[in-house]
Amino acid sequence: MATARVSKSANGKAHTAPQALYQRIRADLEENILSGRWPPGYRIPFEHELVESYNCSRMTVNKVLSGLAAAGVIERKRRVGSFVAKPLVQSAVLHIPDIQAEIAKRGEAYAYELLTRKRRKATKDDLERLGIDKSCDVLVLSCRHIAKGRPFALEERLINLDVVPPASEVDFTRVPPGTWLLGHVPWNEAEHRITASLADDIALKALTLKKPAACLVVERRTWRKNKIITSVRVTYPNDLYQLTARFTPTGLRS
Amino acid sequence: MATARVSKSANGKAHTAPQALYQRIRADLEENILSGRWPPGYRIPFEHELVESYNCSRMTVNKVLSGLAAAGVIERKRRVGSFVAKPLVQSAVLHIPDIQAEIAKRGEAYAYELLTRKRRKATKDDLERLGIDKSCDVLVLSCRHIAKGRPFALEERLINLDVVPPASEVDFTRVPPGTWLLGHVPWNEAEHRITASLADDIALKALTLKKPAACLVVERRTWRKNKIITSVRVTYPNDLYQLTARFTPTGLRS
DNA sequence: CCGCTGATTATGTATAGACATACGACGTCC
DNA sequence: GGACGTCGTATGTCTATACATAATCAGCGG
Repeated sequence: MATARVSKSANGKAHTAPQALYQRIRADLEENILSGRWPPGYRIPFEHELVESYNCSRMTVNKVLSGLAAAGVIERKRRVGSFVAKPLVQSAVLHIPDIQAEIAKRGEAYAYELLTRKRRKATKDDLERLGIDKSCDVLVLSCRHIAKGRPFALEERLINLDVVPPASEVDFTRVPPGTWLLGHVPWNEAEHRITASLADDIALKALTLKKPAACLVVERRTWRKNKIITSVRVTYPNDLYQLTARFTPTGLRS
Repeated sequence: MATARVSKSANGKAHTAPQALYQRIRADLEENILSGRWPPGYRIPFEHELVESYNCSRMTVNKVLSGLAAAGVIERKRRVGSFVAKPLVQSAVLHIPDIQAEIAKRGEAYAYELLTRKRRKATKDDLERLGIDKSCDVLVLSCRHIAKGRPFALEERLINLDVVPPASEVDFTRVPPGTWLLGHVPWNEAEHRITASLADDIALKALTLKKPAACLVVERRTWRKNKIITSVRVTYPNDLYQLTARFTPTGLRS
C-alpha cells in the first residue's frame, strides 16, 4: 500500500505532496466510503495502520479521522476502532423522506402498490432529467403509497441503470424503490424542487381526489459522485402531507 | 480575561478541566458569535491571544479555529486574522429565502408593501407559535412582495420582541422584515413546514388570484439559543415560486 | 509617485512524544 | 460458572517545536 511519501528529511520537506497530506488522506478515505468499497458498518483501518500506510505522524491521521467523525461520516469507539457511519438516510438536515418508514413511525397501516415498471433506453426527456448526454438504460417506475387505506402519495421515478445496475434485477412489487435505493446506494448530494400544483387527471385518479385539489409536488434528484442516481417526482394530497425541514445552518451547536 | 487553568505541571494534569479544553474554547467562541457580541465580520482574537487567554498550546487553539472554519462559522485569512463569517443567509443547505435578494438575483423588478404592522401583547395563539409560556410583546406584520408588477408572495410574520427588542424601533415600510432580521439577528436553527393549499379569500385577494388556485405555503420558525426569534408564514402562488434545496448530507465532498 | 523587495506576521501543515480514558479480553478467585 | 480485577489497545487530548505560505507593510530605488 504505502502511498510513498518521500523523505521528510533535512530541509526539503516533501515536494511530492501537491497539496496538504491530510487532505489527500481524507479524500482517499471519502473515496473508499463513497464508492461503496467500505460500506456502512465497515471498520476502517486503525490510526496506526494509516500512519504506516502514509508514513506520517499520528496527529495527521487523527485530524482526518476526527474531522470525518465531526462531519458524521464515521463513528469512532475507543479500543474498538472507527466505523463507516450507518444512517445517511435521514440527515438531521433535510429529511430525505422514506415514505414507508415515515408512515410506520406514525403508527399507521402502510401499503404499497407498484403501478408500472418499464425498462427502456433513455428518451431525450429522460436524459435531461438525469443530466447526461449519451444514452443509457433507465428504469421507469410508477407507484402509490397508501396509509390507513387512503392513497397518500404518487411516486414517479427514473433510475439510471448505468449508475445502479443491480436495480434492474430488483422486482419492486414489494419494496418501494426509495427504500431499496436508500439501503443499497450511497449518495452524495440531493436536490429538491418543491412546488404546489392543482392535481391533474392522473394524480386525481391515483390519489382518489376530487377537483379542485392542491397537491404538494416534490421533485428530487440524487447524486453519487456527480452522476444522478435517480430522479423522482412525488405528489402528495395537500391535507395528508407536509414536508418539514429542521436544520442548524453552520455547525453552531447549542 | 485569562480563563485560568491550573498548573499543567508535574503529573497531575489539570483536574479542573471538566471536559476537553478545546471543546470549552469552542463553546466560548460560539457563545460570543451566537450572542451577537461578535457580529459577522468581527475579527476574533488571534491564535496567540487565545493561547495566552487559555494558557494552552497553539495546536489546541488551532484545532478549534480550524474546526469552526471547516464548519463555515468563521473565515480565516493568512497574515490577517480570523473573522466571523458573513453569509449564514443562505446556507448551502436549505436556502432560507430572502425574497428581495431572490428576486433581484433573477433580475426582475421588485417592490415591497407593508400591509399591516401591529405591536401587541402576545395572545395565547401567538405564544404557541413562538413556543413560550409567559407573555411578552410581539410585533405582528403582514406584507406583500411584488415581482414584475405581480404579487409574488404574502408574508405574515410574528416577531418576538423579547428576543429582538430593536425590531420595535424599525419601521418596516421600506425594508422587508425578513431582510432586516437576516442582517441583524444571528440565528441558530430553523424549521420549515411546507404545505400546499388552496388559496383562501385573504390570499386570493392579496395575490390577485382567481379561484381555484394552489399555493405553496412555507411556515418557518427561526431560533436563537433555544428561543424563537420569529415565526413566519409565506404564501406563494403555485406558478411563481418553487422552493429548492440542494445539500450534501454528511460532509462528504464529492 | 510608482513599483519592487524584503521583513513581518498570522495562519497552514506536520512531527514526536506524552498521558488520559474507555472498553474488550482474559485470567483469577470464589 | 459467574463476579471481579488486570492488562492491553485504540482513541482522545495536549504539548512544544518546526517550517511553509500568503499577505501586509515599510522602505528603497528609480
